Amino acid sequence: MSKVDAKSGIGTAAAVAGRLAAPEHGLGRPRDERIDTDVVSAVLSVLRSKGYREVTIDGIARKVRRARTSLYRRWPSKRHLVAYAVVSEMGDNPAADTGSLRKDLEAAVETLLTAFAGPLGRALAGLVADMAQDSELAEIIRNEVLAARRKSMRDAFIRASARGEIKADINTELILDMLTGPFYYRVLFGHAPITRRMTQEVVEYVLRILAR
Amino acid sequence: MSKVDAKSGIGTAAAVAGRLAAPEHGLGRPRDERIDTDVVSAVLSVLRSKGYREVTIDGIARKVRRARTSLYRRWPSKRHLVAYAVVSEMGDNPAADTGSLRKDLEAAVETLLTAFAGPLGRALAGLVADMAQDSELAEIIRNEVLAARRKSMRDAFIRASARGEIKADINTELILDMLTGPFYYRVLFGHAPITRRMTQEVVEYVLRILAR
DNA sequence: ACATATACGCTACAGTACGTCTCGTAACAG
DNA sequence: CTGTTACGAGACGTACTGTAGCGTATATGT
Repeated sequence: MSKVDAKSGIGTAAAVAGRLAAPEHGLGRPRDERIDTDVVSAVLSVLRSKGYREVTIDGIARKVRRARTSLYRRWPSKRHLVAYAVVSEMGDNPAADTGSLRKDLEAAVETLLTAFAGPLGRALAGLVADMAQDSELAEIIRNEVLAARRKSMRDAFIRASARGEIKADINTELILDMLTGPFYYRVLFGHAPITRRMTQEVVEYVLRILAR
Repeated sequence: MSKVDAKSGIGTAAAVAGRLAAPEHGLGRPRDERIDTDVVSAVLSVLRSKGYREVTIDGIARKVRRARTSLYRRWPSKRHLVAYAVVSEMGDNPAADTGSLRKDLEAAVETLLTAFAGPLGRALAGLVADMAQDSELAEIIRNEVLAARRKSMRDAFIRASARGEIKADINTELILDMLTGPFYYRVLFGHAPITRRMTQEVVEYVLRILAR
């Protein structure tokens, strides 16, 4: 399987989520950008309505009335295509800084509530399965989707710590997992719903752990 | 350990993990039990070494030198076969009752540590993907794998509550998710390792939440 | 012994999706 | 006009799925 981008110095935009690079300048016929955008929104639409497994290269190509080969020119496989679509929509998330740890965390965690209500909610299980199969893809998702979210919460802890609000000697990474793990756990296994009340309670519980 | 038998009171044996029923009494040639056990251990072996996606009905049949049709006589699909294999191995877990909430929880959580080091660790992602696709399968996994684990922890909370050790007014289900969610989260996304130290810290943090 | 009933192995089949390849044609730069 | 690349269309080989039919093997019941 081909790598991501021949010249990914440090994650260039083209390298993100495994999209194949188009040649640098216009030499020869340029790529039709509408194909990219149409495909991505078709993927998101199918993800939202029917779920990961219903996304097929063939089906998407028919839906946007393009040749299958045009998709393979851009993404080496279905995994990469879906990853690209998801990353495109998730992008970055607002790193709230309200001065209150509680509010910062609540804001961060609520982005999970809304994200899981969208295409990502239905895509996640399939995506996770492909991540287990393709370490390159796993790296992309961790870096492009998870890392930004984790960083904004980590920063909130650092600010609170600087204000002297919380205990020292805390395993921040583990706290992050306890804060957000329950959401992933529930959305993937479906044993309990994800509610706004849940976001508040999780934050409340985490604050108790951190209280000095 | 295996809840596979022909005589489980509620929910017929056939329903458990989706194995197809053999006719009740020996009328005609009996099924060769070795096929069942060989197949299950072959599935677990492949899960452990190569992961979920490498498990195929065809491949397993070749590996145990049996006809594919013999597998289809027992399990309607790969999903059901894998679910059956996993449930057979996971079975029930020891519901510790040491008199100490901390020890009970540590014991319960450590079963996750070991479980995720085995075939389930590599199977989980694929299993989750199929659960998203097949609600019947999802029900089986939730009931046969998750429910028992959750119950034993829930019981530990109830005992501690009766001893007056912990706060009232606690959302037990959410606490369960905060206790175990981080393990699922890490094993599925691979952003951090699962260690014994982690099990102790998670329990420690949960106890802080519950402290009165 | 014989009939009945089921399991087994084998082969064939239709279906789906994947990813690769090759063409002729279209669109741009110099 | 030439070179270069993208597009659309189709064929191809591979892999696995799940179903069906058939002859053979192995049990039970009388």
